[in-house]
Amino acid sequence: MTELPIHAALDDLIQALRSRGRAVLQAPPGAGKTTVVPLAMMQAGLTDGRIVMLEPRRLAARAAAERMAETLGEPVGQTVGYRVRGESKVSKSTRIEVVTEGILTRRIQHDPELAGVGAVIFDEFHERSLNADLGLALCLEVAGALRDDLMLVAMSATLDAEPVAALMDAPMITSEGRSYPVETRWLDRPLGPKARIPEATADLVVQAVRETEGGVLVFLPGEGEIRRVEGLLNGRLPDGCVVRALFGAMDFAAQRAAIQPATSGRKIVLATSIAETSLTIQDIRVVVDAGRARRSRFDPASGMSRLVTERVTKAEATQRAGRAGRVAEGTCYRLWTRGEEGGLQPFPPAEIESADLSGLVLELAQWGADPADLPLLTQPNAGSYAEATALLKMLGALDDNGRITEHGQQITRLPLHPRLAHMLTVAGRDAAPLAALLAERDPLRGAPVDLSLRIEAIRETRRFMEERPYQPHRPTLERIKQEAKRLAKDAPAPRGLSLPEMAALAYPDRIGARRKGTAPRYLMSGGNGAVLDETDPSANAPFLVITDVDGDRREARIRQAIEIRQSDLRALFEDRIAWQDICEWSPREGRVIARKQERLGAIALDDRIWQDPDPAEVARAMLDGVRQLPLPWTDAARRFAARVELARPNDPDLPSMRDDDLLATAEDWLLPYLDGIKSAGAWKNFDILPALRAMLDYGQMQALDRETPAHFTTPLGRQIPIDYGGEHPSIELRLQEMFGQKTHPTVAGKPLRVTLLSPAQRPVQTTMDIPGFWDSSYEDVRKDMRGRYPKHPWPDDPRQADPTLRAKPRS
DNA sequence: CTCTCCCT
Repeated sequence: MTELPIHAALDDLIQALRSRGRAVLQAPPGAGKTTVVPLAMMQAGLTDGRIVMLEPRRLAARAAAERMAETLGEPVGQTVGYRVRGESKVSKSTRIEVVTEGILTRRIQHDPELAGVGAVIFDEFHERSLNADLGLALCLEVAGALRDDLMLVAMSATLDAEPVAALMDAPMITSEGRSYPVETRWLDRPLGPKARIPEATADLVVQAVRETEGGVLVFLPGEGEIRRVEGLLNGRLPDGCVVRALFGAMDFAAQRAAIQPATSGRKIVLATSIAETSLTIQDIRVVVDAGRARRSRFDPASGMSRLVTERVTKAEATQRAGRAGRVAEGTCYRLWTRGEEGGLQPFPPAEIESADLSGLVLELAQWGADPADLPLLTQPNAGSYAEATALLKMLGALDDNGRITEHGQQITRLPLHPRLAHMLTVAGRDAAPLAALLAERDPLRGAPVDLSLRIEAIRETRRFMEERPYQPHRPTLERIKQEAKRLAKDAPAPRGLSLPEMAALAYPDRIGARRKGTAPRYLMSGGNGAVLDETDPSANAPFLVITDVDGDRREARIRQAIEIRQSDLRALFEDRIAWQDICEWSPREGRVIARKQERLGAIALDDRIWQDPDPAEVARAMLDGVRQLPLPWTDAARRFAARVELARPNDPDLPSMRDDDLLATAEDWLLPYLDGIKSAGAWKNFDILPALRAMLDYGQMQALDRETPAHFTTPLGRQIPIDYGGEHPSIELRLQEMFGQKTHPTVAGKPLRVTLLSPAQRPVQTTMDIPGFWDSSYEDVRKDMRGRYPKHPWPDDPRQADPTLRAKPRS
């Protein structure tokens, strides 16, 4: 044990804790900090209280306790113990207690003084889990207000521990790691935009196997990609190579088999990010990194999380590469170029920035603090925070002022998402299997969506497997059963609710009402859309409680649901169902629809035509339609708008007549004129000119007539219309009618576009500068015209000639 | 082109 590199840093750490009571220890994986630090703190006699260490995973908590106990030559549960959900090995003599992160939160909420605890160590803090962020913030508050003797240590593997040290006002101590050098090999040129990750990864694996020796670990984003690469590698690897998959959904035994050293041959493990931190694989010398990571991201707009596949971050790529250097020097192949390396993000987002925050918001409400006042390393995502608050109010866990209710207090005591804890609290013990099911991954992936099939598989597994054509995922099913038993123990007496009623308690915002039409498309009470596979047996249900959907933004696919009767909805949500007058623009029908609807959130339970809607409301709804339709320009209206636009630079008070400005201000000028207009058809025939004219007052109108007159008076006194439809206002007239004209005609201070015509009314020249025309091209025009129209006058000096429309008098 | 990891 003395050979571990962490020992060199221990003196500094103990010294810092003795003088400051806090420290940040930065040590790479393999330095041995997890087992060495708590024992060293105990042996230094820093505190009489217990030393509590947080681990992000149950397996890691158990393993750390076991290794420390072994060092002391004791069984676990004496000096060193652990406590994870549903399992604990601690006794009166326990001095070091390893716990998972959620346990600490519960303990602080229950006993804010942390009586008997002398120190808290946050292991793997760089992972930035929601519970670790929250736990550290709460501990810092406790240490600041109630317990100035409470020691705090954050241990982090990455090189970016400074922000934590600053937050904790603690010295930073750095330790060397104990790993071998890893050589990185990049691609020569970037993957094309059309390149497929599995194909490209398989090629790289083949190359890596050819160029190196030893076990190979391949990082891929998910199970699907792992299966595809597995298929692509078939037959392309030398004899003796053994390919194994490794991902979270596999059962424990299969995971262990993948991790074990191969008894013969060369091992190639295709893994998700599970192999990045959670599981260490023996005898890996080579890493192939496909460069992608799949993460869950909470979308506040839909209130749901969805999975996204993104480029890995620098921190993840470093961590992955490090897995090749645990036993000897290794090699890391990256599916990107050296040049692309700079474009990678440094760290993945912390959970507090990207995850569902319902649990966190409830914990903060129980703590009685606003997140802005807490010493958090990162503030929670504002949109997710608001969405979580709204959900908790809907569940009755928070009151209107955002304070925790008695019901909310009960919810925090259950080890479940607030939705499920609410359901279990209200429905009682009967809901335990459903709560366990909804908390786990689906044991019947690919089967019809009906939830009752899954409950049947849980309750009567043997009969289900004999009689039903679906194969449940056994390890998941067993976990669910065990968890259901545990949840049932502390749950209140059952209230006799049906399965759909219980599910609806947890998902009041995901009651789906089938839309009209043949496709099984649903509108959910929360306002989002969801769609069911057409062949699913539930596809005709008028109402569904939708408990699981994929994350598609526009229309999510339903993965789990259960049909619910309308009468059940009415009984369950009596206080949230109400009649509403609906007067709105229907983009689908292209008209204003006026109805009276009995609504539960966004969905209608009953729907009737509203016979005599208020005209003002109709006009307002029509306005929403107008914003989605083109403006019905007539020639006259367009001419008028063009004149106003022309005059506007000289008179800033004139309203803008550009389409987008008109639409933006439609409420002011158009609304009073919309009486009786209810459809796209009526709007198309609507004359907007009177409404446009009414935007100008009397004075402005007079100025407009003066500045941008409807007609131009020719030198011969004729009135010809000015065309305001083009880019410039323009007129057309016979060239000879402009003889004698020494200046160019203007409106609103701008030159008219003048098209000069031949005696046969053909365009001869277009000009915005008559004097310039006389000086330059008139000479050529004159020669041409004289040949064609010899009977007409074509004087040498047009400036001095008289305007005329006649031919030359006969001589 | 059907779901990463984890926790009270």
